[in-house]
Amino acid sequence: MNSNMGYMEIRDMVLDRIKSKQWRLGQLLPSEIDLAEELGCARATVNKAMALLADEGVIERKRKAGSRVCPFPKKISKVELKPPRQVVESSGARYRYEQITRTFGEPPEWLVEKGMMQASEQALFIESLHYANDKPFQHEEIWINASHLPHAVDQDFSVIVPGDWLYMEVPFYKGHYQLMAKPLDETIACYLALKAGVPILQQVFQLSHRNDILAIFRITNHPVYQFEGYV
Amino acid sequence: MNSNMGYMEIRDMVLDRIKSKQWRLGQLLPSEIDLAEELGCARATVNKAMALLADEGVIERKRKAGSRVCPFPKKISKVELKPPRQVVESSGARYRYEQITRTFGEPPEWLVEKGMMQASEQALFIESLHYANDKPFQHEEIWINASHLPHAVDQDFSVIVPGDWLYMEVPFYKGHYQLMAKPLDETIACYLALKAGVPILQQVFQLSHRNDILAIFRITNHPVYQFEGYV
DNA sequence: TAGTGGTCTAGACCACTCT
DNA sequence: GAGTGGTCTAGACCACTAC
Repeated sequence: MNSNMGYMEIRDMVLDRIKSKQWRLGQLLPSEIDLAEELGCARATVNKAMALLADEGVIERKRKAGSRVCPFPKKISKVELKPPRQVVESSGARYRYEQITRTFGEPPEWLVEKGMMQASEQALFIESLHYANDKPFQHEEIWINASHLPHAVDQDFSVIVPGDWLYMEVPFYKGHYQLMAKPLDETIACYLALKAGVPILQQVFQLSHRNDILAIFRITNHPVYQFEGYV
Repeated sequence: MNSNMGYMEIRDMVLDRIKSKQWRLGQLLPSEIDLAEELGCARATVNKAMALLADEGVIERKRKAGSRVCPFPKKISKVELKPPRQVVESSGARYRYEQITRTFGEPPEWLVEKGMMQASEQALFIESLHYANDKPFQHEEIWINASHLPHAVDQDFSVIVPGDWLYMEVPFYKGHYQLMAKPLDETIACYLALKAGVPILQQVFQLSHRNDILAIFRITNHPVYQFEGYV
């Protein structure tokens, strides 16, 4: 029909048809070839629209089986994870970083128990604080696996932010993170100028390359910081 | 050179060059045409690889200006937001839903203060529990703006899960969410069989269509539930 | 084995924006 | 104005998998 359909318009049209229940949840959709013919455009354009919808979690696609509307509500949400410097500076505040502790030796028990490090391996441990306008904003603990990143030991992390160094050293690692609510630890409470026991948001990041876990971050956020995302 | 490069190999090659510091953070990259010529493939293939890298937050692209490596560490993370039924069932447990409260009237103060609803509007309020193997797993409060979704009042939310109904009614809404750590409210503590005051993870979702906020979810998670994501 | 999506090509035109 | 990325086309071949 209309030969001026871009892939975004095709995407929106598919969404409209699902919304209007012309295509129902779980239903099989026409093939790309049929859609391209119906809409009077190239299959590549339809393919781009459908690939986008699959990426957004709206449809599921399988070769030979075809595309179908996701049978149950599902949303793929994107979160932009910025390093603390950018979080602070984009809020207009002044950023400062300070190393608190630096040790080298055996990994703590909880890391070994969780299988993130072997007891026989050595960890470089860095504890630090990130400030916004000289107010503590984030407390960070990092265990770097020295077996996988021996260079780390030579770095001066009182100057370089460990996260930045890791990004330079192993950019575009694979990562996994967990978010938890926890009562604030007493020693960290001192650093963040908060009362021990108050609920705080804690993140545990796990940086991997292939099957090796290179480093573990444990980040304790000041309550002013909230995690946000869009769907 | 090698005419057998797929877009994924091109992406990996770009990552390798950045990692090996052949291309540095913030540096301008060759144009798609130059890369295509160097690699002996079509520009469309290079374009697909570069578009993916931009989506992943590795490079930034501007027409005429070209592509450059992101000047600071940045990660786009994806989180799959599943409705409670799927979370419970995919863990192998049996799912059950129960409505606790249903009221209709003025929105609560905090919603008005945050600008999520007008004091003059009417809200359908549904409070409910999601169970995993008959253990309370998630407490949910929903305020549905009756001005925008008048049909909601006719629904029997003791049978239909509000989230599912909203997805059917307004699929593929735009949403915004916040994650917070909070001390557990006394009344919700009873429902979740927990002690009041323990830190819990609370999500506030905001479902929008164009500029209208259709509904607000406040979800209080049992501590067994942790938010996870991948980078 | 046949049909579907996944990818690639060579070429084209357009939209944006830097200079 | 010129150079970049963004998109579209018409066609081709391949990979997967339901049948």
